[in-house]
Amino acid sequence: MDHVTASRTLSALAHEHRLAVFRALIAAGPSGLAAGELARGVGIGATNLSFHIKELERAGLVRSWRVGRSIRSNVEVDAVRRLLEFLIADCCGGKADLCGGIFVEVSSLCCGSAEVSNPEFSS
Amino acid sequence: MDHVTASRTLSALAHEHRLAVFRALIAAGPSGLAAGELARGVGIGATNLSFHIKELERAGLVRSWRVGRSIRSNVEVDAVRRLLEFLIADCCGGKADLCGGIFVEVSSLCCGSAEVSNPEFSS
DNA sequence: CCGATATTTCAATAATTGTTGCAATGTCAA
DNA sequence: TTGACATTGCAACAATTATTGAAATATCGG
Repeated sequence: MDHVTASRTLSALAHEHRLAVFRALIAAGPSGLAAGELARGVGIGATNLSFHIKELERAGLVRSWRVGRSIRSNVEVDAVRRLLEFLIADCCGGKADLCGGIFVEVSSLCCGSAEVSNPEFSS
Repeated sequence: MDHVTASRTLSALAHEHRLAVFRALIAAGPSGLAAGELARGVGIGATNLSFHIKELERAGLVRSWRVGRSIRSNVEVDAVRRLLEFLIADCCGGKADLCGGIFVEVSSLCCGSAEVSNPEFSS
């Protein structure tokens, strides 16, 4: 990840509503949440949520797909892993005597990015 | 960490120059870097750098102290750890069958926050 | 104390970002 | 096909954030 991408990705997260959306989606796991559920959960209007979801997608942090009348969204776990790796790269110049060990075990970050087909919503 | 603090902390990082400063400081480790070195490294003016360092301090990500004529700055490693923990809290609702394991081993993040007394610069 | 070096403060200006309501689009069930 | 529901696009407006130069503050060596 280059520094321009990283700062755009951080900008996407650096907003109270988008952060709330992101965390709700992280907690929801691969099956994600519908836009309506998110809007209600975060407490903002549908228009506003739509704008913020777009921002998260533009940053590559979130992916959306249609399920019936709803659009569900999901966290792109790989993008999060890359971001965290970039943030703390070369920590302490990589010197083992300053860094007590590998600081972040990001390779096994959260659950995989597996798609979930939810029969309850399938069209 | 609460969500307001987290989004402020992310805002501090979500800027190309501040991110460059942060990463340079992460790589520099506990002894940090002087403002002048940072300004030259990042390629911005002293005034501008001063502003951005203040932002990073305000967010609790960076700490500064005077050494002779210079002001050196350092990353507050604990703040970074808390931020990363907050970001991916409750991943997949904590369900082990979705999350392949503990996703981020943040407790041993980077080097400690040990102060470094550099005799070369001591007053 | 004086001149040189390092950094910060202030004030003005420029640029970006967030919010809202309304109309438009797409999907479903009857 | 129609009416209801879910989401998005647009446009206007409000608010925040970034950059710059010049002057001020603090430290050091002589």
